[in-house]
Amino acid sequence: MSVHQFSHSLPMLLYAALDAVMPRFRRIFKEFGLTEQQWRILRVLWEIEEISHAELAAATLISAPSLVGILDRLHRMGFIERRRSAMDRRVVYIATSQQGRELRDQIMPAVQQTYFELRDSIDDDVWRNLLDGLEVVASKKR
Amino acid sequence: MSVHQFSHSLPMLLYAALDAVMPRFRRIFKEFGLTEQQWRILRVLWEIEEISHAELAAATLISAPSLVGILDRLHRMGFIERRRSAMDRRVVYIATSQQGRELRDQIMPAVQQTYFELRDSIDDDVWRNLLDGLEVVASKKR
DNA sequence: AATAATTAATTAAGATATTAATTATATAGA
DNA sequence: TCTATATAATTAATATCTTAATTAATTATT
Repeated sequence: MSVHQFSHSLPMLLYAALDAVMPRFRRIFKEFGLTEQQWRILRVLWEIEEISHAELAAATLISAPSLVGILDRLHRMGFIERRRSAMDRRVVYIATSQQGRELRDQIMPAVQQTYFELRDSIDDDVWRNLLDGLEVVASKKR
Repeated sequence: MSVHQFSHSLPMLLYAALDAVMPRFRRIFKEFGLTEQQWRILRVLWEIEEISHAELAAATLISAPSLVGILDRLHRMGFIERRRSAMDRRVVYIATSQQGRELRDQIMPAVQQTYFELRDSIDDDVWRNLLDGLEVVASKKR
């Protein structure tokens, strides 16, 4: 059993990996006036027509309480629309606006290119094993 | 080239992995009145005698600006000591206090047990490949 | 020595995270 | 129907993150 340093623990390595890769993406988000969390939400809305807070929280890994404020700001910016469900009046559905869809065409190419460059800089086997391992860990959620 | 969903992108899988494992640790930290970041700092101070803000930021992956407030609170709680360097008066050294060292003996067993349980629930090869991959990604920092 | 860069820590401003509590609505069961 | 329970979103309080700017001290240059 390997006795390792704190810096080589799973949590710290996860943070270190994020710390290494996210700044290059945040630079792009910032060019378009978005925060990382705002982008995560739009990224999901571009794939799914309409989605409740609870589903959006699960898809973005942003907690429901955090979601409220972020959605407020996205709404003020004109990127999303809100609609209360008629079936269940506790539920609020979120969807992207026309302006939000236009933003997608502007920002996606830069993000995809940066992602590809990152992917390309890592050995295929390493990449596949890494993602497989992350899925295993993610599945330990309880 | 695998075209995958947003939820299977490297960043989201990193967040998902943290989301899966950190709550069980935070529950322990909370029992002892600590936040995750406060724990990270103490965890480092228990290994290193005395350390500057800059070094502590690097070791904990907590930005220097964030560090200031967290150290304020840890100091108010009596867990750390601060000392300004005589060699270079811009530098502030941080060290754990007696009370901080006593906390270590209380909290470490529970944290280590939880870590071992997690480690033990994952296949050896998967674990090794995952950590190797994370190191590769972390090394991409620029 | 005097001035110009650098560096370490800190402050500032706005956004987000975490946990607990609250509000409004819906549903199950007596 | 009435009540107890459960659920979805929201609010509240405190802590932290991110980026930029500032302050104080050091180092490099002329």
